[in-house]
Amino acid sequence: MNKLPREFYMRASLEVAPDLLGKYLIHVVDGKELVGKIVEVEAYMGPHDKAAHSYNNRRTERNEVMYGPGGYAYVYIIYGMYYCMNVITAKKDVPHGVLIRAVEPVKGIEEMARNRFKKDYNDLTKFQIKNLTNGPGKLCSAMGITRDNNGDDLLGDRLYIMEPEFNENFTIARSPRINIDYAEEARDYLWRFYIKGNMYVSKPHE
DNA sequence: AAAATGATCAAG
DNA sequence: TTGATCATTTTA
Repeated sequence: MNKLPREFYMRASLEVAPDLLGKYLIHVVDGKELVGKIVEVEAYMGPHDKAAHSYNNRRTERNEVMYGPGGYAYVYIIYGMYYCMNVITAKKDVPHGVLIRAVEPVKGIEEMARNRFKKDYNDLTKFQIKNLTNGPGKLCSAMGITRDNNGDDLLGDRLYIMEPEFNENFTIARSPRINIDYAEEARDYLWRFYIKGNMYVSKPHE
C-alpha cells in the first residue's frame, strides 16, 4: 500500500479519472482511518469544458486550488448544503479536476454510519447501507470531508489516496456526466467512469 | 416530482 | 447589493 506519487496526478483529468477507480481514498479523523474504494469519477477538463468551474480559465476564490499543481483536494459546497470533492490534476495553471462521485466503504464503516445517519451501523436499514457513500455529497458526509479539507495535499497525512495492496479485476464503464445539462455540447462527452456492477455506483444506468 | 437551502458569482 | 444559479440529497 503506497500513496499515489505526484506524477500520477500531473496528467490531464481525462487520463487520471479512470486510473483512480479501485484506489483507496483515506481520511484520518481523530486518529482513525476512514477508507473508501473509489468506484465512480468524472473528469472536468478545465478551459475547454463548459461543465467545469474553470471553463475558459475562470478563476475565483472558490476554485483557486484548481490552478495549483495536481495532487491536491478541491472541496466546495454545492446547493448550499453538501460538499463535493475533486482530485486536482495536471500541472500548475492548468485547472483540471476529477470529481469523486462514489466510493465503497472499506474501513471505518461504523464512523461513516454515524456521520451519515447518526445511527450505529448495526441499526442501519438495507437501504441506508446501500446509500452510505453512493454519491458525491454522500461520500463527503460519510467520510467527514468538508471545506476544511479544501487544498489538502493528497501526498500528506490527513486526506490521501493509496494504491491497493492487490489489484483486483474490474470492468470500467463510461457515460455522460451527471447533472450538467447546462454544458451544451459537453453534456454528451463520455467523461464519467465507474466500476461496472459495483453496488455503490450512484446511477448504474446512464 | 419537487422541496430544501445557502454559498457563490456576475451583473448592475 | 442582489438575483439567479447550482458537478445534490431527501422526501413524498
